[in-house]
Amino acid sequence: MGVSRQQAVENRHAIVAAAEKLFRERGVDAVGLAELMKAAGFTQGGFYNHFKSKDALVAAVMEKAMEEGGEAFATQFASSRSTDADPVKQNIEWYLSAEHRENIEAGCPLSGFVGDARRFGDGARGSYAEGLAANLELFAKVIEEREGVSEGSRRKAIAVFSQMVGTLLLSRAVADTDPALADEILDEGRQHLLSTLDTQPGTQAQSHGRARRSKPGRT
Amino acid sequence: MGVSRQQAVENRHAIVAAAEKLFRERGVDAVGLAELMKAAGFTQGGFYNHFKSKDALVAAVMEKAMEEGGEAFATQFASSRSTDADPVKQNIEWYLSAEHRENIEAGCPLSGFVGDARRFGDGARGSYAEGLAANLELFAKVIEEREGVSEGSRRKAIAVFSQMVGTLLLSRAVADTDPALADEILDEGRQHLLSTLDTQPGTQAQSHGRARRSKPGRT
DNA sequence: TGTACATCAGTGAACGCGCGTTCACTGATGTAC
DNA sequence: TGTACATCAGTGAACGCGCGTTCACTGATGTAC
Repeated sequence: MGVSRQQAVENRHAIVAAAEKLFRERGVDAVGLAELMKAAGFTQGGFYNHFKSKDALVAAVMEKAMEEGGEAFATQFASSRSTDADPVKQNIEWYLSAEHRENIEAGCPLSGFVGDARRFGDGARGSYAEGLAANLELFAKVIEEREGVSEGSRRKAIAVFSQMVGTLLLSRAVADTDPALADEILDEGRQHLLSTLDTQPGTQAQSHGRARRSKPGRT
Repeated sequence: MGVSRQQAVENRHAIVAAAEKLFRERGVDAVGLAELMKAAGFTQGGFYNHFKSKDALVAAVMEKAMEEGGEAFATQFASSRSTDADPVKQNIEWYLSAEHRENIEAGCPLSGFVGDARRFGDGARGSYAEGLAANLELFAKVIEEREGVSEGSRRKAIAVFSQMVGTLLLSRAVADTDPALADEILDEGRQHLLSTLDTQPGTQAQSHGRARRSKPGRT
């Protein structure tokens, strides 16, 4: 109906945003394009002005989700640096909180799509893998700064993040059916992870922020 | 076309088995009943002689998967007891092996369906939650026997199993797209988990089987 | 043990429906002069 | 700056297709006598 170039770009974003929300809640296969376009405020015919197929939309959704997820992650670490808090612990507390468990729509996409990623098309699968690789790199760097050693930081990043993902997913999977078990998994998982961080190998100088005041050199 | 009662029961099992395989590979929504019945060796019309709806089939699949998963788990622990091996370590080695990652069809259903469980109907969701609860109880008991203390065994079971699930899922999610990363996640996760078992709190007597020769008392 | 009949798993066509995708059309936006 | 025209995002109906489900029918199995 005659729409400015800028408006068209915004509309495309609205479609991707609506799709991300619906895909995360109900799965890609369970969401039809008509419903999706209606949720974004349009009629279904307009879809193909923006994407050449549903699969292309899925790829766009994953790209956006991974980009924003990475930004949110980086922002959180940057802010905890200025507040003198332990960035890793802070991240775990948020990741394994009831809020994050409930907030599937906007939560960590690496958890949200981990079960579906295998079945996506090439584009979306690629975005997922890149997002995971980037996340592990960033996480390893933060751990390295926290502990003052590079030795084993990547392995620790992999182990800690895997446990965060597993805990969140198991808790989510039973949240509706067995809320007590879901809470137990989330709480025990979080506590175990936090206490492990204090008692684990590495330089292990009970670092808690202090050591990070002056920026450590990159390796 | 005229089939004995026993044959009918076997046919029902064939349908459930075919469904489990297809559902795990491609997701419930992506598998149609016609395809499914054909895979089981029948025509689509016969489906409703066995199940009142697709949802009822999903529930039956989950019930079977959880039952068999639990049995396999228990069997593995029982056999490792007689071979004097560390049952927990043995379990981790299998769980985080390339074979298990590739074998989605018959692998651990708690990992295989963790992303979909939320979206299943009541019956299937219930089976999943019960299966998870039973698994954590069994796992905690094995850890308790292994370490000779009940203190913290459940928390450890939750933490270790969560990490196993998270590691397997992340590795699977990128196995096709970034095999090197997938292997790294699997290998580092496994090594970290195994070494953590040696250096963690608890009675911590470098147990390795020996201590478990005489059955410890139950609390 | 043999015969007559009811049962019910399996067949395959058909149902309505919503899916992803295509299409002709509209009309404000953006461009050329 | 004003006019004429091309562009293209959005509309809504339509396409073929496969979905979950229903149905009338078949015929060996299982039961009653």
